[in-house]
Amino acid sequence: MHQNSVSEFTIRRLPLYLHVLEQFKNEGRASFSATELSRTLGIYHTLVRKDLNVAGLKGRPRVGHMVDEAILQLKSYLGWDRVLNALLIGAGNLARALLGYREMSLTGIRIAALIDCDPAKIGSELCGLTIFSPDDIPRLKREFGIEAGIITTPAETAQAAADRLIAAGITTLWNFTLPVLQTPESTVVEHTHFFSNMAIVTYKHKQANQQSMEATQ
Amino acid sequence: MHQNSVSEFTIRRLPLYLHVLEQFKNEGRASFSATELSRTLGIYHTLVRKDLNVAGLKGRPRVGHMVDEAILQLKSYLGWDRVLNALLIGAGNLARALLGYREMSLTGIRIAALIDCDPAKIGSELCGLTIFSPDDIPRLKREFGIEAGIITTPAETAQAAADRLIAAGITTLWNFTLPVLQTPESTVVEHTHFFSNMAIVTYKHKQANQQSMEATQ
DNA sequence: TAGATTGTTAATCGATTAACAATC
DNA sequence: TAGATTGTTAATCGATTAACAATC
Repeated sequence: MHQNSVSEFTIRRLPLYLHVLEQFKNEGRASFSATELSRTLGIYHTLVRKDLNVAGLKGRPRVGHMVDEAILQLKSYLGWDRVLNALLIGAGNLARALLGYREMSLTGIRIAALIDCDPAKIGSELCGLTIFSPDDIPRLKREFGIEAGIITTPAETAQAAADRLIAAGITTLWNFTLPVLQTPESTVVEHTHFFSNMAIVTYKHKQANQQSMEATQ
Repeated sequence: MHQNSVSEFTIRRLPLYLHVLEQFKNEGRASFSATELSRTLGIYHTLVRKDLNVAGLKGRPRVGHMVDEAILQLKSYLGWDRVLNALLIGAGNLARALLGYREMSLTGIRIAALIDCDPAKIGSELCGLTIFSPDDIPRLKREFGIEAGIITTPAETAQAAADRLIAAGITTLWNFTLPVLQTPESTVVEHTHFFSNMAIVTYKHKQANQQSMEATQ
C-alpha cells in the first residue's frame, strides 16, 4: 500500500461511480461493465477501468463486474465502511445544511459535536446537537473520538479555528471558508471553496454570452 | 478573445489571488509582486505570472503590479464587475446557507428568486425572499432578468429541476446535488459535489493513519 | 548602473486517450 | 469457437516547473 501515487482526480471520480452503481442496484441489476459506466458518466472507458483497478476492483472478461461487490469494494477503498467522527466549528447556516445532508451518512462522516465562539450560541442547540465553546475541543475530542474537523466559520475566525483544532491533535480538516489556511505539513486539508465555483460560473457564462453575441453579429 | 484555451485551473486560482490582494489592500499596500503572491499561496511563481497574464494583467519589471488595478482587472476578467441574477431551486438549508453567504456579493451573483416544488413552502419566505412554484420560472426569468440557475434540491428532483430551468432558457447552472445531470451541449454546468470532497477527506485520513500506523510498527 | 522583477520559451511531469493483447 | 469485455502498454496532450531573456 505504499502507492502514494494514486491521483486525487481518481479519488474524486470514485463517488461518481458509486452513485451510478447504487442506481444500478436499485434497478435490480447484478452486473455492469466499465463501458456502461463510461457512457453514463461521459468519462473515457479506459480511464474508468484504470480507476476501478486502482480501487482494487477485478472484472472478468465478457462478464464485467458485480454490482454489490463493486459497491462494497469502492466504499472500503474510500474508507466509507467505517465511521469518522467529526467536530464542526462555526454553527451557522452552512452547518445546518451539512447536518441536514442525508447523503453524508454514506461516507461515514458523522458530525458528532458543534463548536462556536459566539457566547450567545454556546449552550443552545442546532439540529439536536448542543453547541460548545472552543475551549471544549480537547474534551470533546476524547469523549467522541473525534478524528476530523469541519470549518464553517466566517473567514475572519477560520485560521483561529484551524489552529485550535490542530492544537487539539485533529489532523484532518475540511474547510469551507478562507482560501488559505496555514497548517503543518502533516495536516490533511480539503477545501470546498464556493469562490472558485462561482468564478467558473461567471467566467463561463460571460464567455458563452460573448460567443453568442459574436455569432449573431 | 477567441482563446477558448484558458484553463479551468487558471480560472479557479484567480479568486485566490483576488483574496490575497484584498488583504494587501486592507493593509494599505499599493503594489505587489507575483513572487509575494506565489509565496503566500504556495503556488509556483511562474504559474502565478502566467495566470495574471492570462487575466490581462501587465506588471512592470522592478515594480510589480498595482493592487487596486489588479483587483479591478481580475474582477472584470471573471465577470465579477456586473450583476448576474440567479434563480435558486430547492429552498432548503443549503439555500439558506447560500443566501447568508456574505462573500457572494463580491462575485456579482445575486439570488433574485427562490423556487420549490413543495406546495407547503410555496408562498412562504426564506431569508426575505418569497418561494415560488416551478411553474413561475418563465415569468420570474423575464421579470428579474435571470441568467443562471442554482440547484439545491434533493437528488431525486435535481434532473427535473435542471430540465425546467433549461426549458425556460436558462443556460448557466450551478449544481449542488446529483453527480450527473443530462444537459444540452450548450449549457454551462458547474458542479459543487460534497461527495468528491468527502471522498478526499476520508481517503486521505485513512492513508495518513495507515502510514502513521506502519511507521510505529 | 545593477538588480529586482517581469514575461517568454523550453523541459518535465502526469493525466487522459489510443492501441493492443489477454481472457472467459 | 467468436466476440465481448477486461486490463496493460504506448502515445498524446496539457499543466506545471525550470531556465532564460527582457526591462525599468
